Amino acid sequence: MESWTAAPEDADTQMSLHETLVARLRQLMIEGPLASGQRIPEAELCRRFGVSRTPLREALKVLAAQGFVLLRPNRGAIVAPVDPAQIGPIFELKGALERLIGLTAAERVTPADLDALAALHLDLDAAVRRSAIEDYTRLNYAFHKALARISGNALLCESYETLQQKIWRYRFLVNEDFSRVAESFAEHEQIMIALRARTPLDLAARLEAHNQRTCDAMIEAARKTLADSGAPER
Amino acid sequence: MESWTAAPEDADTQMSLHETLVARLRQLMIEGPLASGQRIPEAELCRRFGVSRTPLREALKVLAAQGFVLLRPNRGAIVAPVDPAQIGPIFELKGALERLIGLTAAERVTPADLDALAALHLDLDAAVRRSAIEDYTRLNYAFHKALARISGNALLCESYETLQQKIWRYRFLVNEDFSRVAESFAEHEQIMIALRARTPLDLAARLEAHNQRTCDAMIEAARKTLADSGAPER
DNA sequence: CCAGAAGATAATGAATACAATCCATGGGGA
DNA sequence: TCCCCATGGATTGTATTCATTATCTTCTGG
Repeated sequence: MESWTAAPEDADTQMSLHETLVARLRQLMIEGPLASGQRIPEAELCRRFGVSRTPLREALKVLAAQGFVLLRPNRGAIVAPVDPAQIGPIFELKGALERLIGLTAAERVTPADLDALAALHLDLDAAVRRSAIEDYTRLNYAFHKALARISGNALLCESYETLQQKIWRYRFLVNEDFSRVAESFAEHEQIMIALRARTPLDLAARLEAHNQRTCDAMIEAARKTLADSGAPER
Repeated sequence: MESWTAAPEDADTQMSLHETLVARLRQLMIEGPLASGQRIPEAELCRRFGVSRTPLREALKVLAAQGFVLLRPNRGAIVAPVDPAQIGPIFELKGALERLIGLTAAERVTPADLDALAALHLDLDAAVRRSAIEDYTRLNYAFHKALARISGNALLCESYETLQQKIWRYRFLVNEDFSRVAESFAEHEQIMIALRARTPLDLAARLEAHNQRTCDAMIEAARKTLADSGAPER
């Protein structure tokens, strides 16, 4: 709970105040403490972070531009509601990016990249064997982020990361889905093979399929979750 | 003309000051008055727009998040420099989106959509016959934007529009390229055919090819322009 | 004459103050 | 009793003020 006031890891670089606020607020929304649809009173956040309203509002504007908060004129900001109906469109777009990542990464990957990814892949394997879902999710995120980097397209990386962060907010819906983890790792094996073989079309297809299956699993999990609790959070 | 900056249907609604500033500043940077790399002194913009620094700074933060301006801590903001080396990556990403737009639009297009696009297509034809490059460019923008809408994926539309705006800042490099306009329109003919036929793969391929050719033309034009003027603007 | 440093000046970063808007509560009238 | 409207509190939007940083000028020493 005190993680509110503690900055994660930006001690060294001189970030302007509003920038750190952007990071911390986004973290709170992604990690959960700021629930979907919840109102965000400026005054309270100012007290929490010990800053004035000016940098806080600047941070909120940035987060609104990134789609994490909703600014309603004269009516304050709310955490952008997570709408299960948006899972499909988000993954649809991500699929297009995954394909491009596959096409380009297969051609531009270096041995060093392969080593780094292989290390992550091993960590993923260990997480699967330990049934450490939380670790797996985190490592999976890092794996795909690293893969995006290999594409060599900074803009693509940035867009991809933004999408991943959007999706991350829905992950609580599939937290308990153990079976998907094993399946997911099996797909990762194939992805690594395609990457080592440097076969663009194959890698792209596998990434797209991986994305599609993850999407299906998440939609199914959302359906179940929402079916259980008649009325979700308000 | 004003269809760029804001959704068409919220023209009258009360926009907060910072929101209008975002739109107007982006307009200035896209249209040209604010040149690439140029410093943006807050004071001057405040005088220009007749507002105080607070909403102006909020607008700059948003534009920085969108990649239109570069905020250097304690050193002011500059218009994000247009780097010819970025043309490739931008179009590469746009190609992925074009493909997705093609795949989905072909399946989800309605007769009404077709009528609206056909009207734009006719306008494009007229612009070609009049050799009205400026009109063609603008209509072309509207055409692809409308096509993106047909995909039914709001997130895709948004990402696509942001990319288009980034690219728009490079258009001065190809303003004088008449031949490409005729070629471009011919490609649009094929795009309309594929859309009417509702053939996803064909439409996607044609949109990707269209995108690739536009990219090549722009890179070539940039090469020429930069070769002519030894040292670009600073 | 040039290089480096110290101070002046102007710009940005942040905080506070003021104005406008919204929401809730309560009173008056039908 | 119920509905409408007015008024008060609270919250957001904007302007102004203070603090900090960078840049430019100028002066001094080599």
